Amino acid sequence: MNISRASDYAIRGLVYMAKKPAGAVCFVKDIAKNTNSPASFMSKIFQTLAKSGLVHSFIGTKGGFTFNARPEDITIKMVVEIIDGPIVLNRCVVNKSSCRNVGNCDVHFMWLDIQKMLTKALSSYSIADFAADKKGNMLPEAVQ
Amino acid sequence: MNISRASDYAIRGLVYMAKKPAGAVCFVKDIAKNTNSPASFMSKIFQTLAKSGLVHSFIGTKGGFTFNARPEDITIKMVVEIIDGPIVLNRCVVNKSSCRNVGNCDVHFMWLDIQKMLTKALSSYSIADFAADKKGNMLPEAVQ
DNA sequence: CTAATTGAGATAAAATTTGTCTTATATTTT
DNA sequence: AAAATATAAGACAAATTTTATCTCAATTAG
Repeated sequence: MNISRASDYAIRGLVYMAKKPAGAVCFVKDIAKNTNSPASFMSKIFQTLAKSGLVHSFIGTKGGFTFNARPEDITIKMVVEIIDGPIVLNRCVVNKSSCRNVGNCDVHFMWLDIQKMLTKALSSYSIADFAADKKGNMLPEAVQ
Repeated sequence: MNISRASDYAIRGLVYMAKKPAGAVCFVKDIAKNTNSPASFMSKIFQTLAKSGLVHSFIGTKGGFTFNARPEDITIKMVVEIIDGPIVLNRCVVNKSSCRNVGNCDVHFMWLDIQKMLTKALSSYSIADFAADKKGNMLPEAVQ
């Protein structure tokens, strides 16, 4: 009943990126250092984010990552589901055949309801919401 | 981002018990059979429930388990936390020292908020809610 | 005493999470 | 054009958690 380290790193990494000027190319090494996460792990996480289309990757010297979507359009739910997979509170919610209780037991509907509430909450936050102090970091020396 | 099989089994097991007449002694074997769960696993789960004080165990022939609390007082949150441990959506929510962002980043408060919402929802359902068809099963032959 | 049942805990398989290391690729510099 | 460099990509692996199983001890009813 928690998000993974990987999702947490992904969110923090994207927030770090969102604090940079729009279009800035970010290196995994920097992202990892500034989010206190293992660089090689963060590298893999950003590969997944790139595959999903959320960010764009550039290979080679001076390569790195840029946003492929606006931070305000990237919800926490999107990030968590890209990294951890679909949010499914209980097996029976997603797979009706695995829930013998559909139709004669309320457990199914409880999990469905709570899951809806949870995903709605996760959808109500965007990466941009946590980069609000962006202006404060936009001083030339902070932009680098 | 899900409950464990063990928590699901525990809830279904307790609901099964709640459909029996109050005070009935239930065998793990029956509980497991009627919830489609591995008996030995269910046995361990009920040991944990007994240790928590939610149910009472009787050893020996004709032993088994009875409720130690009213089904309407046993919330889903209680069961999940007994089996899976405390609900903590993200590491930084529980352990302030592991969250470098407390005070200067909203991620901490997002997880705190969503966690509150989730635990509140889980607390709003009780085992009794899912044993509502109890009366329908109270026919003498169903009571056994 | 015997059979039935739980308690406790050792053991283990499977899956998932968390991470590292090597390789491939593109870019810059020479 | 070649070499050096910085990076992504992906194979590999360690650690942890989940999901069990199995054995043996304890207890009690008949």
